[in-house]
Amino acid sequence: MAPRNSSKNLILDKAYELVMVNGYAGTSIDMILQATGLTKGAFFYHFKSKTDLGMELARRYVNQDSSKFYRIIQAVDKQMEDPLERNLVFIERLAEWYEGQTNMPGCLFASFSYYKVSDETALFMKKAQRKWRKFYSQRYEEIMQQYPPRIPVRSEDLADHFMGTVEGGFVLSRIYQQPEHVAMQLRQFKNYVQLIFEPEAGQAARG
Amino acid sequence: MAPRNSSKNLILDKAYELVMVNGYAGTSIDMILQATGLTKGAFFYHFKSKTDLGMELARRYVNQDSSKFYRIIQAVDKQMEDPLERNLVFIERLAEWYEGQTNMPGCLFASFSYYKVSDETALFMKKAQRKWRKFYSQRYEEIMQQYPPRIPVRSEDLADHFMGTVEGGFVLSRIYQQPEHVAMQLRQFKNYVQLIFEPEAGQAARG
DNA sequence: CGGCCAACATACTAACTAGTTTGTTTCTTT
DNA sequence: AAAGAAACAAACTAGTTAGTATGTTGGCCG
Repeated sequence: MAPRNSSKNLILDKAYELVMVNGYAGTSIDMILQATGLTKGAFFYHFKSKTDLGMELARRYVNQDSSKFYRIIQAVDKQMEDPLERNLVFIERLAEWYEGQTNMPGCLFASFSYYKVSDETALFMKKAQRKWRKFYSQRYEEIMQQYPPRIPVRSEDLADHFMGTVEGGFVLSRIYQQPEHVAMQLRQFKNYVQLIFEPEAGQAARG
Repeated sequence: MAPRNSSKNLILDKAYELVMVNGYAGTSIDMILQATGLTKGAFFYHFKSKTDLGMELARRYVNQDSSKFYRIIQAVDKQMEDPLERNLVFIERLAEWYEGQTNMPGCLFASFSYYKVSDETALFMKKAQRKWRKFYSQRYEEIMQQYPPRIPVRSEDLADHFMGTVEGGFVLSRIYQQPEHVAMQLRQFKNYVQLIFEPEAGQAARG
């Protein structure tokens, strides 16, 4: 791994920012170099091609993005034991985190999914997504063992629906040009989880 | 409006297909011309610029895409009266429609949202999205008047969450490279609507 | 039948694209 | 101190990009 704030990481940082605004195809190498103050020689010393940059962006995104989510999860896990409460608080904390963000939210994978990336990158993304699904579905398995769901649901579908909700929130935020939609979408999903698992959910309103 | 199967519509058709695969920036005019068999003269006779093409693609997408959704809604509305049943069957029909599709699903607006489109196109998309939200939220207003929701929800948020779920389904489908995820996501949202509004929802499992 | 215009085709241009080649600096290692 | 390699800079290239300028065709209309 290159040392922190090396030229390579600088390129990756700026490239990521630019890609999140202009898309991968809409971001030229020259644009990245102008943003970093480097030249062609530096870029092609660290990356053998632009496709290679795309691949490394995806790789880094998995690490940094996962770590962000995991940090919230670990912080919540320390504070409470109950798997359902853990999940609900995690969703809430995540929503609050996105509310605190100023710049337009988005997902590199989603951006890449609307562009024809290399087969290698596409496969990498698919596998990473499957890994995330596995992680979250295990958490919902735990919940289901302790709390009988009101309706028949599969843990994998809940995991996918969680990630899909976040992705949908990103897209809505970008179309509406209002970042707060991610948090809104997350709270709808939180409602869904509560209605499925919480024993007392929605009982007050029904008298 | 240009007559059906005119050169202009042919360009729009092929351009749409290409953009859904390669993205807007990843789709050159030459690629479109090769797909249509036309030449530069034809393209710039009908479109004053590539940006203009983007704008017209967005315009046409609103019409064709809305009409697809509206057709399903109207068909369902003819068959039943109850607003909740209408909504649930609509979601199911939509899921079934996406299940019948072979090519990778996606949304032009989502694709554009991950690219820096012109201010005009961005504004147009925002307004169109707001219009859709208004339409769906009115439908949920109707439901709420007849069926007291189990939890406090706003009709606008439900409308957004519906569209967000579809958008999320598109992204997941593209990352997993499996079109069926759109239908899966839609059925999760259907569950959510049922749990909120259906009086008998989730009662069987609880005994 | 002559003119006119919509609907293209052909050939061009200037700028930009990813990528290469070669040269330079600085550090390390022996 | 010599040698090499890591980390770049500068200049170049071949292909592609959006866009233009000009030429051609067929059909309609008075």
